[in-house]
Amino acid sequence: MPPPPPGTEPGPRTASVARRPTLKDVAGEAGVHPATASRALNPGTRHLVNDETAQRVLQVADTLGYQPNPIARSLKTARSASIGLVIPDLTNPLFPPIVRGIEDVLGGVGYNAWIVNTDNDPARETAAVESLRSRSVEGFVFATGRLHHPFIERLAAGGTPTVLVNRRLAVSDIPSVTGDDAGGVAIAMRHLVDLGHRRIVHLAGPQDLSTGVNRLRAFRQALEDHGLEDSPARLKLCSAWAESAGAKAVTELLDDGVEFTAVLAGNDLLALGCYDALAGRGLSCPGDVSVVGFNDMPFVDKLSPPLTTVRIPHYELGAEAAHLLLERLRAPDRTTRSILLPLTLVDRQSTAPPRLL
Amino acid sequence: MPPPPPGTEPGPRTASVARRPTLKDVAGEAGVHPATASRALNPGTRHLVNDETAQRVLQVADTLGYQPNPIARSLKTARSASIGLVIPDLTNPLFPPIVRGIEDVLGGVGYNAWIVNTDNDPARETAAVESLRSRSVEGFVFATGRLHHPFIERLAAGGTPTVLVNRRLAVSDIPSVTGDDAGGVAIAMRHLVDLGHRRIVHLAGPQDLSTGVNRLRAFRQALEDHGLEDSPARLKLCSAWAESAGAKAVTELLDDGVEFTAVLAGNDLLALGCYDALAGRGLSCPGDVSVVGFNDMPFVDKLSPPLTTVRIPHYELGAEAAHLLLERLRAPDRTTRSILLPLTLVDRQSTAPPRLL
DNA sequence: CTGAAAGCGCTAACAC
DNA sequence: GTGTTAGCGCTTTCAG
Repeated sequence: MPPPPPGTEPGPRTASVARRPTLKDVAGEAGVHPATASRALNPGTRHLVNDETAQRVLQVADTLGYQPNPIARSLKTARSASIGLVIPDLTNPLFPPIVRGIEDVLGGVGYNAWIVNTDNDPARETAAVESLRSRSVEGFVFATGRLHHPFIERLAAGGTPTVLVNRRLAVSDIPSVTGDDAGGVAIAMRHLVDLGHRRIVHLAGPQDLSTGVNRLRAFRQALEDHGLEDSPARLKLCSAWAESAGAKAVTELLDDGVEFTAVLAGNDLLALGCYDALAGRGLSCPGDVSVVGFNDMPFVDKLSPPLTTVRIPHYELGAEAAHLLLERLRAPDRTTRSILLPLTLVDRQSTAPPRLL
Repeated sequence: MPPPPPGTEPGPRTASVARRPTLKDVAGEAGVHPATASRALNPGTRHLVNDETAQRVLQVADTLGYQPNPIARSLKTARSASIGLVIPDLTNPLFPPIVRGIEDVLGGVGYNAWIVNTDNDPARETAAVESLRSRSVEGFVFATGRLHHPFIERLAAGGTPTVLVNRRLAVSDIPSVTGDDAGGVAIAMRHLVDLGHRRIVHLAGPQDLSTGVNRLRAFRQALEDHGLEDSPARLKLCSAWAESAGAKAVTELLDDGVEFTAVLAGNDLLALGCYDALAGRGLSCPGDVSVVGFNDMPFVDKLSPPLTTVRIPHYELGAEAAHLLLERLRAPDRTTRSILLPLTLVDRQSTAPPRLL
């Protein structure tokens, strides 16, 4: 049965008019004490009450359209069936699927997520978390992790159930769900090497983020594995995951006369900037240079050429993070663990002509 | 001063250890009654208390790091300084900027937004709204409006402060903030006509949404204004704002031998599908057909050719919606009004060769 | 101007 | 099994 239409209820049979029915109303109508009604309504305590009485209470609650008041419940229990979800920037297409994954899992067990946007501002982050804690959220999922992040470290150390998603901290005892960046870089590099590339450039992302350092480290490892020279000139550190940073890096490479036939971009936005810079110099892609990105953002299949990229299962990242947090809420003392999800190469240029070196 | 680091407070001088200080703690420390402390802490009632005492209370609250408990406050006042924000699909890049606009404005006056994703599912919507109402949100912003939407109509009619953003309802007494679709279509059509187009097709969006019908109506109006024939063949109704729907529509047009040199797509996703279908038939763009979209989604400037589109100021839409709702919360009886924000053409093909008809 | 007392709606000891 | 009581932390009458 759908909940009663808001604002237009004819009113329960009790005296009051348009007020939402309270537990006391239900109890009164069912002829029991509010405490009994509470026990009957609560699945966890229902066994404490006579089966018949319980049924009657449920029945009355249903006809009255009773909905427990979560505020009152929170005040009493200091729990809220909700968690905080801290996102650096919702307009980055990376994050909405993570949010969806988290919400879907939480929703399945009656939990909600408070979503907050920090805009990458630590002050906003601390303020938001403080505000959420005062609302008795039971735990947090952070998508804002930095390698060194004292605030989250303290929060977790203080016993607040905390899970990281997409990005990890350097201290590793906080559970996290991330993509297997090392594995992703490995398949991307193998792809490039298989195409014949020997001079591959890496546009590395911010080195205060686990994604940035892990992909860079894996890039170096891959160079070694494939017997390629690890030339400092073929590495560009980008200070932000932004198109402009990618464009700047590639422009500098070209200006410096660095020779390369392929680019492993730390993510798709850097790859986009790379496209821009190459086009700006009249270089064709993949004719002159092959580019591989990271994330498989929406619409990168519409670029010309379509961007080959390493797909990260963001929805699943979120779903797993939610599971991890729920598990932690149920069994706070279980040892923590982190989850690495496999990445896959989305090859959109497999029909491209072999590289001319 | 930053809030005390979570979980590691040395503890206030009162007996308790890691507990958050309560109003009673502050009152005790300041040597006043909790009620007085409450009055002093609350800007609205501060004038009721002696200036010195008030200062002392504020001082103590500060050193103790006191943060009022919003749950207790909500239980007492049935207010929450928060509103519900109902989004059909957060992964649609349209909506995150709206969310940001709303949050920025609300945050400025101490309000929060609960964001819920309905996934376009009415059942999820009613459930989410019910849940938010029970959390005492003070009002709602809906981005899920449909022309006929009994649920929202009842909610608003029942007195719940409600604002629509991006999409309106047919009943117009619910305040809304939307883009000026008619104006947007007019400039888009003028653009196409100025390029020399006479046979222009419209891919119309869902006709249960205000955006869909308004753009279609404006398209017809523009045909009339420019003295162009309003041929039913040059109109395609798409049942969803989706790439696939746009592709299907254009494919059908081509199959049916409909002659056209330009397409006004109801939004960018339909335009994307249009690109696909044209490419699939070996037609070049803008060589053979010009396309104009709607929204200026991220990265449509990266398509080839870059998509000319009507930009909707989504962030501002959100910001205005928040203002409207806040105004409504403050003065519930003021007459409602709706806001139309101007749209602008983002011409990315102005250098394109003139059309060969 | 301040204190006392009540109560928002619910749950958890503790009786019976 | 069920009722009684108390209280989560706050605001708001009502006295004084």
